[in-house]
Amino acid sequence: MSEPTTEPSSAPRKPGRPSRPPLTEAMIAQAALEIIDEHDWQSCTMKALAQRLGVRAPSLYHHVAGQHEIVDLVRKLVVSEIHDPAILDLPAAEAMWQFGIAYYRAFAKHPNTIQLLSTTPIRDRDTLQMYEVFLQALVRGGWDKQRALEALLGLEHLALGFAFEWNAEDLMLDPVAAAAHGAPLVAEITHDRTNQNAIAESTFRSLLGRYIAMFEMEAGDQSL
Amino acid sequence: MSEPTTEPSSAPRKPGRPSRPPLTEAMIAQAALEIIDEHDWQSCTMKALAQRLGVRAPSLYHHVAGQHEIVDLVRKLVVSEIHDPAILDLPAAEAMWQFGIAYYRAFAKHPNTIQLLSTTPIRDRDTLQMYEVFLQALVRGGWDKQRALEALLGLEHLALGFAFEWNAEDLMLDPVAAAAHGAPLVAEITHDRTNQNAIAESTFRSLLGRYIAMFEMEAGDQSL
DNA sequence: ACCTGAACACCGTTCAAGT
DNA sequence: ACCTGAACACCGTTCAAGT
Repeated sequence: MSEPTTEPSSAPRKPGRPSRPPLTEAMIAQAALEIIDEHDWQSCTMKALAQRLGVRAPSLYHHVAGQHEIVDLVRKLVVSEIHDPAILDLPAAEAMWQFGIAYYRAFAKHPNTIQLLSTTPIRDRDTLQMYEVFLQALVRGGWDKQRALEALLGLEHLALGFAFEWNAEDLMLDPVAAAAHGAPLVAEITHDRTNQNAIAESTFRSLLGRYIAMFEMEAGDQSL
Repeated sequence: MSEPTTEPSSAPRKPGRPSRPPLTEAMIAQAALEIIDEHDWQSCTMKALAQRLGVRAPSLYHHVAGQHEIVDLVRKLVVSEIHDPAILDLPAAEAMWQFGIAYYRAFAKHPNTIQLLSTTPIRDRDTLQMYEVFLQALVRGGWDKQRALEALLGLEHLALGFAFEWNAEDLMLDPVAAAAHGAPLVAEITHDRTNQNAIAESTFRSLLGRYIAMFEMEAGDQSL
């Protein structure tokens, strides 16, 4: 139950060196993401977060303004796995593909963050920059601006939906509940999803390809 | 600040009749949805809910087991606006269309419920029945079962994404924040979204049509 | 049967006090 | 400068007590 990290009382070895390294934003962000990955956002309380860092809850307020800033830090970490400025110079369809795959992979790797990040306003520079680059790649390719935004939003939610449904711990559809409430087909289909995570990405890739083609056709009809 | 509903002290008119009708599940569900629509899920505390019903918080536990049951009740209300058993007898593509439009409209009408309902496990009979009917409509049309589930999940998140982005109070992308963080294109595009809610549905309809066509093509390739 | 006040454990957050 | 204990307001929930 107790954490294996350094406790101040037991080991006074190397007297000049502090037993616990000073807290940083990066350490807090990392610990928060770990807790969310291992459990969920609800479990990432200020107390739990502080405990993992070998500190008391009020200490955290010396490094972050409040819990909302922790949300931003976690988002920054996940976005860092997605954002690649190089897509700016790619053709629109190629940029959508690269971004879509990276987006899916990041959230398939951290499915428990979806609940938090997909419903929280975006305030941090890194994430806004990522969106800026994506939109500019499409606009450079001759896309209508509003259409570019629609493509982005649809793409995001498509990726999030699949990443969440196939990887999150608490599945939305539970075969047991389905069977108990007269939904046998739901129960049957959801039952053998256990080892299907492997094929989840290939399914998403297929869908993503179609999705991009669909927008390219529309662009051909309207803005060119 | 105080509510206009009946308070026990002021009006003893009609002595035999109780001033406040007895609480029911339906009344609680209705009040909860109203609070979420007017504010958000965070504001729907047991105290606020009780106050709207002219009662104290602990009284609610006489009618519901806990807050999780209130989630189920709200979901039931929203689902009642979507579910139409008649789609069972429609061709697959037609069923997807009908369901998709109804799904989008219900959540565009109650965008603040998305955050709550899209991240909470489904336990209630009504919702499971709705899924059962949808999946059976597709399977009757010759679709592969797993493919039917994928179509459902993708459709849901596509609809939710658009309903949320175009109608929710707290937008994910704020033009002010974007401009402040060096994302001018994001700022520009998100700036004139105010009166674009009207065209949101037509955009979704266009996307939905393409989405269905995409799945029909895949079905033609693989399962027929 | 239904509602209530009081109480409990648990949140996020503040702050004066320590080193 | 950084961390702490104590305190505050606010959650959801329980329960003995009222009618």
